[in-house]
Amino acid sequence: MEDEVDRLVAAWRRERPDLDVEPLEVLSRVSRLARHLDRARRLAFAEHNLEPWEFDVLTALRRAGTPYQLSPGQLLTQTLVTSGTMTNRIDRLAKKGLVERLPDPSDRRGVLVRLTDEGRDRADQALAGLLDQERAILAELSRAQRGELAGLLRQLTAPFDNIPG
Amino acid sequence: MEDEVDRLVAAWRRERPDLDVEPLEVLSRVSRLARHLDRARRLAFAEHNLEPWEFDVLTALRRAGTPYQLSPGQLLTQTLVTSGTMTNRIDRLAKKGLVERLPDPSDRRGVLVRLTDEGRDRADQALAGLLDQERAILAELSRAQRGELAGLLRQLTAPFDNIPG
DNA sequence: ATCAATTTTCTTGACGTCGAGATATGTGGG
DNA sequence: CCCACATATCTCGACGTCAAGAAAATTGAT
Repeated sequence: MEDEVDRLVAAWRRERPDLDVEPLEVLSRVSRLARHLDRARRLAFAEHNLEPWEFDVLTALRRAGTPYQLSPGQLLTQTLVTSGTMTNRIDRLAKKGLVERLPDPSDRRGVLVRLTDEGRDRADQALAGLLDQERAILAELSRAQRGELAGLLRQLTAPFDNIPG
Repeated sequence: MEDEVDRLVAAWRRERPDLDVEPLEVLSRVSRLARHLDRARRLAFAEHNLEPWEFDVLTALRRAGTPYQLSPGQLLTQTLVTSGTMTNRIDRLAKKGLVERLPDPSDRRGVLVRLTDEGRDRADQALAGLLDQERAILAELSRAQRGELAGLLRQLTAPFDNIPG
């Protein structure tokens, strides 16, 4: 089955036959697939009245385990957004009653963000919904193919994740 | 080599041992890699004084071939943005002299966006730079692995690209 | 011809993010 | 002690995107 990147690559080969556009075969597919996934995620979360950014913050706290609390700084590094953005997100989540701000007992500059019971439940429900949807998307591939794909992708992500970048 | 998704999956398995989180092994890597690629692209384009969104529009026109012109509607479907966004982008590119708006001779509602000579040169230079950078990222993989990865990704993107989504 | 439905592009207002800087607290050398 | 520097979080203004809808032209059925 042909996809949009096949058409894109064919167009470049026609217009710029002097260039080697093979890298696009992999990386343009990664970018486009991510874009499609964003839209699909937005739909899946809408059933739980959550925005993708809310899910990202709530699940970061959920993964931390009891007592489900992290500093804003830790949330920054996990979600790859800037501090201004995170302040705004915490404000809105707190207003919805999904998280609460607590003073950090060991550092008076600091704050701890803790998941409320409702926040934890919402995160758990949304995760289950997301996984169902992702399974449907991945049904195109056999289990062995999924494993292979995960391994190849890991080789590309590891340098970004391990070198300070 | 371990990556951030390995850590993320391990955390979920600890916190939610009841859930099958295998889908994340593939799709979280796709999303995270796309995010890293966005940052890398931004850096590569900065050397040519282009923003990623400018590149997207200019190269869509470039790929169309002479006379390098498309309607705003055609640009929408290629770049996956909304019409308000595209109007804004065309305005700014026109102000920079990289594209120009022409009336569509066959439909008086319509407009054609045409690449200027400078726009074409800038697009060509930026593409060469992008490909260099992408080749460096993909150097982690052998040619055979890149082909395999491209094929597996195509199976996932094809349904999105071919079913009206 | 006429009119409703469709298509194409642009306008507008709300929203979320970023980046730079402000404020407050903590840390270590002299 | 004191001061410079580092760290943690928040504030604020600019910017790009989106969604909804307005304006203008085309199409097709009657």
